[in-house]
Amino acid sequence: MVGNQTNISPEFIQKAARILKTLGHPDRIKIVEFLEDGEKTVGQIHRELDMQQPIVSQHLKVMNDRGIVTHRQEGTRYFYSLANELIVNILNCLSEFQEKLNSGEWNF
Amino acid sequence: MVGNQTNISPEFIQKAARILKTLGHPDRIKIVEFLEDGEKTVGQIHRELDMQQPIVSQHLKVMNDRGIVTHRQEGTRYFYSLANELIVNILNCLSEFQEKLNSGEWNF
DNA sequence: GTTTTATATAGTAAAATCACTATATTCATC
DNA sequence: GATGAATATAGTGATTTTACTATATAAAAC
Repeated sequence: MVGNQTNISPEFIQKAARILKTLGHPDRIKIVEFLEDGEKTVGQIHRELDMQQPIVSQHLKVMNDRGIVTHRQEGTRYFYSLANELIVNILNCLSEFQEKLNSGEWNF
Repeated sequence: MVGNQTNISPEFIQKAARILKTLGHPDRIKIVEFLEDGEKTVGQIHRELDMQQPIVSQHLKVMNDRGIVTHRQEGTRYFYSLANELIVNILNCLSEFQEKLNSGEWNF
């Protein structure tokens, strides 16, 4: 058992970077967090998160292209949901981090 | 126990986004992964990861400004190390993800 | 078939990031 | 104090993001 534990493969680093970079936007974090609750329509996100509709569609398109969300269409409505649980894991990491921040254990 | 589990605070979302976005670069992921092994000088990163020295310094500066790494100086050498374990957690999330990718459980 | 509703797409200017080259700074050594 | 090594900083085009406005599309309702 020599070397480090994570040891991410070179090919994967490209994909990982893309995912992290994509998640690195406040609106998109909010959307992903909202989607943890279950699938939502564009309109729900637009109204409940108070973002302009084209912005929401744009973010969803980017996240869809990069495998973060998927969607199904029903009539004129598009239901978006998280594509996999990796995303939730990352947010959970951040939540943990927030707790440590709040408790004063770390500071930024 | 109503609502979702993570529930990240609005103020924190800005910081989280910044961290994720900063980590969302292949070179920086490589550097962070390398630093998991312990503190390294700029020259070590430069040579062992085969990146140009100013590029390395630039990435380290950005990550330093955003609380991802810290450094100490010893003579003309600068030793950089990870600022906290959140970063490792996130990489571990990605490693897990990679395994699921490799096993064919998910696809991107 | 006209109007509404829901969503996507196009276009665009401003801002941020990126990769690279050149140079400055700082410490150590002779 | 001159030289070399290690690292930081400056400057710069090219590319990517971002936020926004306007418009297109497609299904629903009347």
